[in-house]
Amino acid sequence: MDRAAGPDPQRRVTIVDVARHAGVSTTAASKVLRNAYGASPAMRAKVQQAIEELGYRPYAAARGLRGQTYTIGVLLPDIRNPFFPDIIDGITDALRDTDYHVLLGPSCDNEKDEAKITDAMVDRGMDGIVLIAPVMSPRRLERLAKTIPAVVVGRHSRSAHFDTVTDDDVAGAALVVDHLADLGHRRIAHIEHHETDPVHLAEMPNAVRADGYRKAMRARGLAVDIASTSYTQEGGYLGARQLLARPQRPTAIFAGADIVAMGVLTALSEAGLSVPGDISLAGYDNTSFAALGPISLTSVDQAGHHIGAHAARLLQERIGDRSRPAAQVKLSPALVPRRTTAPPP
Amino acid sequence: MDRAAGPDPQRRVTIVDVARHAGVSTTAASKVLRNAYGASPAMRAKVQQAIEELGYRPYAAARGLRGQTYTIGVLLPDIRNPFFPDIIDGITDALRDTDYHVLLGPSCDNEKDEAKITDAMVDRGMDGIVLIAPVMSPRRLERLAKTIPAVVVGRHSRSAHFDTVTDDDVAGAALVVDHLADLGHRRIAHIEHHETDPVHLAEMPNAVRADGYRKAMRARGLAVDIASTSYTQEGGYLGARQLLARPQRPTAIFAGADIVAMGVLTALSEAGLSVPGDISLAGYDNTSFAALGPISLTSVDQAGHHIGAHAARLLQERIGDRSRPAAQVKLSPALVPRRTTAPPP
DNA sequence: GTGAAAGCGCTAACAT
DNA sequence: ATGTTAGCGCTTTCAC
Repeated sequence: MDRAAGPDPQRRVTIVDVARHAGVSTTAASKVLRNAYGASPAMRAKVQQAIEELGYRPYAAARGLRGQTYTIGVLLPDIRNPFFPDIIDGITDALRDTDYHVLLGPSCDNEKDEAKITDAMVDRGMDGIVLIAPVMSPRRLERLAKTIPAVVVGRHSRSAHFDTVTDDDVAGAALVVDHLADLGHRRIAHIEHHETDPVHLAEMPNAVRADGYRKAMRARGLAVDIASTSYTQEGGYLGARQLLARPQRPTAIFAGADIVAMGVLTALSEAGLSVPGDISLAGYDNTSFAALGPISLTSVDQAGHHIGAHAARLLQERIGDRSRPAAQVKLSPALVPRRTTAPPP
Repeated sequence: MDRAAGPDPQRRVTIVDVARHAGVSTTAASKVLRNAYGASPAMRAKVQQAIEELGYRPYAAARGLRGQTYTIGVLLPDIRNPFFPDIIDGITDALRDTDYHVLLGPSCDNEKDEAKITDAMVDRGMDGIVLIAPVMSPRRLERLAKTIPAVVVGRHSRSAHFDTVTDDDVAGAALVVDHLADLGHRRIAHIEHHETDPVHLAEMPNAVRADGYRKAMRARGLAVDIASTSYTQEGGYLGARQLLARPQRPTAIFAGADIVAMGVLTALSEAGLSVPGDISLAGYDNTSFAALGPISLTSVDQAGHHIGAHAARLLQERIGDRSRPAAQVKLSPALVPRRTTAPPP
């Protein structure tokens, strides 16, 4: 490999160059770099100056072989879902004044891709990873967390080896059901992300949300009506079509995510139905699109930025002390009523 | 550092383990890993088997020190812009059956963050990077491309050291202007991403698009009317408010990106104006949100997936031969008329 | 407080 | 075709 082209036109500045330039040992330079114990202020200054003058940047790939790479990986299930950027912003903002850099894996909607990406992150010596709603088995999740400091976001699991940050999805679903029921709706349908895996049914946010919907409906004595598709625009479209074909049409639809609601809007518009005149619609996540004037979607705010910030903080702590007891942070959602929900016709 | 906790409970399997297990040298194992020349089929088989049995995965961080890391970095300006996922999908799909992995940098909307992220990618020994609409100076861009194989997407620059993939933004803007003018509009306004840097004015896709708008308007003998904000939802909102405050209101707005058009919709809705009854609206990028039923935004399709696929292919070629002559791929946009454009009132 | 030297996992010369 | 050996740039014992 030649990182520099040609014989030696612009060889990378190394820690050896810095040490020589500062007239100290490489050990000393290394210590200054890492703010490690055992370097006098005088030496610190000399080395800092050499770094400045030479424009030195440590080669993270090499650091990784012995120490840290100062890299945090973030695994996200779907880059198209406008909720995830909120979380990512929270993570990067929390890490802004640290030495860590954030790199994102590309979307992965299945267990195999997820495994590939997490493996790739481990193989690249990342110091820690944030897993947003991962679908891997608990066994694999546990094993991964033993290999690399990890924080799991969204998924309601619990382990001694990783921290979790979740939103109270049961409460969030209840907020929506109660809101719609209070408006007078009785036929409130839900569009969920289809799950069959028993672990997912217990742990994934979408499943817990659906469960919250069921509980809230029963508490009100209302009949449950669910369309099982996926948390995508397409899934919302298909789910709405299913619901509209029912002998008894719902008067309100609770979409499990804003992006699902977007697809629902397309289906309703195609069917010539007005919102909320003919049918009410609520989403979940309170993404920036929900606030759009012509959409103005009633939604549930999960405070993605906070979620991300918590995750970053926990991960830093875990990197600092891997045997630290695991923490579970649970945040409370809030309803944001907008113009897509109104009393039934 | 201890990648494994405790004394030695699950030390990572290394190439030495593989070699020993297969009864060959590490060189041999390395050759098999890289499909390099000089390994007999028999040895290949032995090593492959050892890899399987031991569950070996090469440690990319270590490979990077001598050879490649098999990592491609993607720099993107805004993770919220729904156009970029199309490009990213194109890149990952093109790289699916290779040994390369894709990692994305977090959003960066300014030169400083961009520098940090590209530096981080170089420092992590990435084999190549795809830069989506980077804002750095030509000097820096040139220097970066000499350091690491790079493909620039969207930006209309030209260099001997990097390849480019662009869309014909002048033609795209003309498509919109012609479409609106043919419908009978004469006061067609444009919302652009504000630029002052002369280099950006010449090279950035948004500026070229604005230029195309100007040219097309002049060719039709129409008066140019531009609101200068940014390519965000917020920018669209503010831009529309500016345009609505004009003594002579436009009858049509050409937003430089779909995400801008989303903000415009909010402003129009607030002003009690109907689309396209009172005012027509067109976007750019043909994102999935443009197709949404209640939005149904006329837009320009840039074929993001193709753009990404081209970029990935060019980058692979450049990684293979860094002194290969630079290529410029220019794709042609297509108008996708929908329900937000109609004859003026 | 400071530095010499070993070595992380891998690849690339250079033998053979 | 195969193996031996010397590093890549950094951190980390372990001396002093």
